[in-house]
Amino acid sequence: MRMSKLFFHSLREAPAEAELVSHQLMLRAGLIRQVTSGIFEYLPLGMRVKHKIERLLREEMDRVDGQEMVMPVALPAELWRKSGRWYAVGDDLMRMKDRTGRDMCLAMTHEEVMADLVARSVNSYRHLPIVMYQIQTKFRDEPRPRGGMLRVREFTMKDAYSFHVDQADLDDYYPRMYEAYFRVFRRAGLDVVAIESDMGIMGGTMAHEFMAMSDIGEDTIVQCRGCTYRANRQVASFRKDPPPAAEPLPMEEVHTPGTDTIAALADMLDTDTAQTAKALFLVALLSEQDQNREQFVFCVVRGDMELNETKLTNAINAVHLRPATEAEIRVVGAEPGFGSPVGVDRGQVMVVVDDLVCESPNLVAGANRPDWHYRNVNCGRDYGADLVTDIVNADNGHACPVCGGELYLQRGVEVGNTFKLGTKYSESLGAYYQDEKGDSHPIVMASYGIGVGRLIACIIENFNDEDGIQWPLSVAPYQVHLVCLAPAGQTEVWDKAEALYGELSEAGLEVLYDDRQERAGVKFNDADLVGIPLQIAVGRRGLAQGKVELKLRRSSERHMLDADNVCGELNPHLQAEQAWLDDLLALPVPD
RNA sequence: CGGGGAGUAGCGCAGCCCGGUUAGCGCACAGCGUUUGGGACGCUGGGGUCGGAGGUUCAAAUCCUCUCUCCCCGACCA
Repeated sequence: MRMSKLFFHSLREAPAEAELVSHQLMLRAGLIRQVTSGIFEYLPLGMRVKHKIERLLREEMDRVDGQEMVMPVALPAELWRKSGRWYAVGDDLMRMKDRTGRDMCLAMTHEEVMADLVARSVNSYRHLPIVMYQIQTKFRDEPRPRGGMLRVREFTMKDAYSFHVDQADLDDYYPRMYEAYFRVFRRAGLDVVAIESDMGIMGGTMAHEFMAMSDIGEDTIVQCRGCTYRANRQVASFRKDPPPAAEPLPMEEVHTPGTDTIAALADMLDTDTAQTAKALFLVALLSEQDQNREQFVFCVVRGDMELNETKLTNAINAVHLRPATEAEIRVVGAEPGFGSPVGVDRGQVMVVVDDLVCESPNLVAGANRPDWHYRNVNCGRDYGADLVTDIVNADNGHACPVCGGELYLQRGVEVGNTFKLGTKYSESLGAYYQDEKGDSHPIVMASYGIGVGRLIACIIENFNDEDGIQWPLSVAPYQVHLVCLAPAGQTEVWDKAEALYGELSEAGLEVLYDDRQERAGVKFNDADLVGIPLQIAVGRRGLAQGKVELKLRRSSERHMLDADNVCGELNPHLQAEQAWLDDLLALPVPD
């Protein structure tokens, strides 16, 4: 490609709205442009990168028996009503009506349509298993898009779906897809970790998230220093070490003016926050099975712990949680800031207590009247619970649930996920098959997603320096950036550059040829910004020695190549660029 | 939805507090000339509903009201 013809306008300064390096570089290098919040255009260079990633995805999906197809973006509400997600999903689902007034939506994922397709076409065990995938546009009306391509509303996703006769067959297949995911990310230059995760609104029995570890990530990953345990903080458990058992002491009231925080309370009573119980008031929207009613939830966690809303949501089978208002809190007989499970109206509230609280004797808890607390409150004796379970966050320094080692927190970007869905969608959309005996069973289903734009952003976050992007060869928009340094009059240099452009292209290389009438500095800077791995500079100075200059973008190494054998001498460097990706790919796939 | 910040030329910004000719600067863009291996220089030029709508005033980018958009933190996140 000749740069003189390329739709390309580099920016010397990044637009003010871009904070993340990846976002700034994508804009400055002319890969993308934002149209409105969370909605982007891919410009020609960005499109090349996108195609490279899509090619990787196709190759790896095909390797695990995936068959490519494509589903529509605009879908009838009917399918989403059948699965229940028309109601379960909130405003993230972009809803609209067609001209006849029929409810429609833009697909945010395709479990329903896929299950519907299979329901209509597959009816025998002989047809299973099936794996299908697509690389297609998703729309999710995010409340807050952020970080450039990190969280957007419209995006390209590779989503794959597999269908099996039973759980065992899925369990058998799943590791193949899991490995394919590692291969995709590693071939793109990214090392990732796979972690246990929450199922969220997908439903199902088990899920993994593939995380690119990075401080810009929106997810928190809990990892063990001693073993391989890792999980999303939303679901991470930890070993809770209860304090020594003690004889329950008589409960007594204590005057604690102004102590409406745990820290102030522990301070005044000269005790540890671990000796206190914290009350939290939430209102849960319960699931459809529970008639979508609102339920006041009274949570008790130890003062040194944080409530984990995902765990709580799952524990009580809620659709949504919100903080209770002061008025709601008073109605059930509690006092904001001095709330206590002792004496609340059990008829109106659901009391959920973290299991550690029940094993911690003689805690300080609120007295449900301003400026007063109780000492020596004991779960079971002084108040009852509707549910006792783990509802708190794992934190730095907690003990690993597997080996007891020290846990630590790190941020990560979710670049992919896999869900064992079970039969939720098969049953609701009628995807059943007949076995050898003629008995009917719901098809066991799984889905697997990778966000293309987010992956590109992660790659750039990982591979950049102060001058620009440093693409891994596998996903670079072009392999070679040929730069002609000559001013207009130097025909012998131009002739050589033109000849080289032909030769390199002829040799099957993807060449971006800077034939613009620009000064050398501009071309060098644009080349560094765009970040193609191999830069070849053709100029009078080198040609006088019969040489052209090769610069490796990642290492900044320079080599003089024989101008008459550029292809030959370039080859080892190309192979070296590929080699480190191969090394990454060769690493064992973690469990 | 809560908190914070910002909208002035394609990009980066100044001007606003304290209202007053044709709204400025750098980069980018066009023409001419000189330059030509790490973001050149000179001259000339084009490009603006000052986010929008109301209002105050002799006069509004500037003051007031409403509103839209974008960014950041939080909530949310299939």
